[in-house]
Amino acid sequence: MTKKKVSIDDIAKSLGVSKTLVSLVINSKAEKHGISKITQKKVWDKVEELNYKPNMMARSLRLGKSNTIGLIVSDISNPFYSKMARQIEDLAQKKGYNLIICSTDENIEKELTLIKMLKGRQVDGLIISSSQKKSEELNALLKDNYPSVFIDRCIPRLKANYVTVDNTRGAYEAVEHLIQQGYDKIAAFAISPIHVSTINDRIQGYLRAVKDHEKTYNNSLLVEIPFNNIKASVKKEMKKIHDAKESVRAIFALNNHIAIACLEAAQEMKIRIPDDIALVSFDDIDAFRLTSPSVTAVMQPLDEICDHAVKILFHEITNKTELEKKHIVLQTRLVIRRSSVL
Amino acid sequence: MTKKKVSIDDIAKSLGVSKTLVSLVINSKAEKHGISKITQKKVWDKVEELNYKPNMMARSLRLGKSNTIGLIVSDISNPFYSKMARQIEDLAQKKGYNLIICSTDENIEKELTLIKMLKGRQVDGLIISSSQKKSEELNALLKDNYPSVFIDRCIPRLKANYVTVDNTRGAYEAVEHLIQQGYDKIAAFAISPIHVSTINDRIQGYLRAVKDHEKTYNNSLLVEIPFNNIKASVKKEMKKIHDAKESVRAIFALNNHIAIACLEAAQEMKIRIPDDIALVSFDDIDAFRLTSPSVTAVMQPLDEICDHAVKILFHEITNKTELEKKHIVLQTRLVIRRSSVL
DNA sequence: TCAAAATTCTAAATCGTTTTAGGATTTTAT
DNA sequence: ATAAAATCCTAAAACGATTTAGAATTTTGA
Repeated sequence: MTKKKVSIDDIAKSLGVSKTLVSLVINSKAEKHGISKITQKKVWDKVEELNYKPNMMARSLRLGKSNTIGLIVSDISNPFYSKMARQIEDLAQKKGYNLIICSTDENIEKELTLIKMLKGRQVDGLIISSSQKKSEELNALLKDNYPSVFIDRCIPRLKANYVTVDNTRGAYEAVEHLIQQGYDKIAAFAISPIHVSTINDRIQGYLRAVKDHEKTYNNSLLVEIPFNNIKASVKKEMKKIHDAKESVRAIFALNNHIAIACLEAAQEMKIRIPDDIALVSFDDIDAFRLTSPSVTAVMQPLDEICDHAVKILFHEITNKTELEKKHIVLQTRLVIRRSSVL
Repeated sequence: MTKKKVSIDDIAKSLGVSKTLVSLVINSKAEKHGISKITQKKVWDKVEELNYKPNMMARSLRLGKSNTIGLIVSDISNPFYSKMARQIEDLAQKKGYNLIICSTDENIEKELTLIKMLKGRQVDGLIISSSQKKSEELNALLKDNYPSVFIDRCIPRLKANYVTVDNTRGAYEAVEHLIQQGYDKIAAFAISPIHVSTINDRIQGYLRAVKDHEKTYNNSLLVEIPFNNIKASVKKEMKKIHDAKESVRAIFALNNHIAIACLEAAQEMKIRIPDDIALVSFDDIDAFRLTSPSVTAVMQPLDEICDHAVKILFHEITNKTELEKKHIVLQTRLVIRRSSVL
């Protein structure tokens, strides 16, 4: 910046009044303090003239709040999280808050570093989709009752606010749908790390559905796809299934990345979905509407998730006393896009 | 927060030294100022013990820089921009910067308000995909040589740093591709507001390609789809084309939203792409790989765009003197996904 | 032995706000 | 006329860091 910024002092000096006066006027506390209308106008005119904009850093320092909230997710370019970010952005905006967005790449250490960094930046609250396995470090970082809401995923033994969906039930319904379509052996493609609560719960849902309906199950039906090599692994697994000419004719993809990889692999190997192999995905994303035939998916109520998360967060931010932790569990909805035919 | 935060003063007091000393140690300026190793260790130990983290607001105020950059786009949930955001986030992270992301919804006023807000927050620089029609307000806002880079779109008569792609040529190649496939009458679906430079340039490219190859053209071939009613409008236009049984058998969608709407409409109306109507899109997004048959699209070199933008921005941030404005124009690449058949 | 040099540390100003605790001055009431 | 009340305004501290300019002490050198 070449030009010197104009401060409250400049306004005060050039008007021959105190900065207290200027501050009061600017913050609409003039009436309360009996500042005359005439002086008020003078201040506003000068503010206009010099194009004064308060320095939010200084204000934040003084007030001890930054009007910023931090959003930590595994990858902001994942449509599930970018949609979420947008929703949260809008809600925060309404309250005069801005969003600092950070991606962790599922890296536990990076996540912890980011939380520390955001705390150092004095963000007023945190919304986190965490990849942690244990709760120790998080507990240590948040023990000072730092306003925070955990979203999407649960961490074992972490006492915190949560907004999640009923992953077990969502998965159950998805698998049940396949069963009702007549599929018997259903493969589940989980993404590693499977310690993540969402994935684990979905696996439970899958297992329960298979068991309840007395469908065959063996270990080879549940495969774990490594996070860093999704595409190749999925292709390999699909090929296995396709070549085996076994009765496995349906795949339950445990998140959108896996489902996308399935679609790609199918395309490359000329496997027709759902004619050759049926596919149901957890997480609904725009692309699944567009693929033809489009993909049936478990939809998470994104707007509701964000509403709750933001509401809880702001409640904590405003009431600085220790509040009881909340855990909101929302229901998913199975979006059936095409009745799969055997 | 229940607990009082620990400040540099707490460290100093509990150690019986000055805060200058503590500050110097913490900022690795101890050697330069001849602080003894013993004292340094004492400071670090106490920092550890009290779990001291510097208050970045205070530091920023003093230093006059926030280590934050603002990213303004029309909608962060648009995959084009969320991918971009992720890329910029990573590059910024490496330099110790964080990202505040804001969506404008193509709203001119909102964009200006956001810029003011971000300046008030003392962000060190701005990366903007702007929706402005005129340059006046932007010029006023940035006249103090505020570090900024305009990305994706150009604003008439705005003297600023730009990183864009050659939209005209990209569009030309896309349309040429359709022509080479044997299509004669090619419709172009533009999204309003068409004053946006990207859209306008793409229209020029379309027109030139049609003209160069002496294909028929009339006004009805270029249709403007209103931003706030994409889906219905696209459906209507596609129906027109389909019903008319005219020779219009190809659509050039001028951005990803339009292309997505085309796919949806086609699906609903059982129009086969590309057998009934061929489709080429500007902007390549993941979904286009997955649709079957997948969609040919003009790909923008996202990584390169971000690299340049961030590089230019940091150059401006570090060299506070008035620098010559740069305009980087990158080339697009036509990703041919399936040879359209007549 | 004593001034100069080296070593190790610190007081205070500063960044730009908000807020507390009152200080002047004028008006009102008796 | 004067105390009380009302009106309008301000000085200074505080938020938590960095940095300038120099102070206090010890060491060195002749």
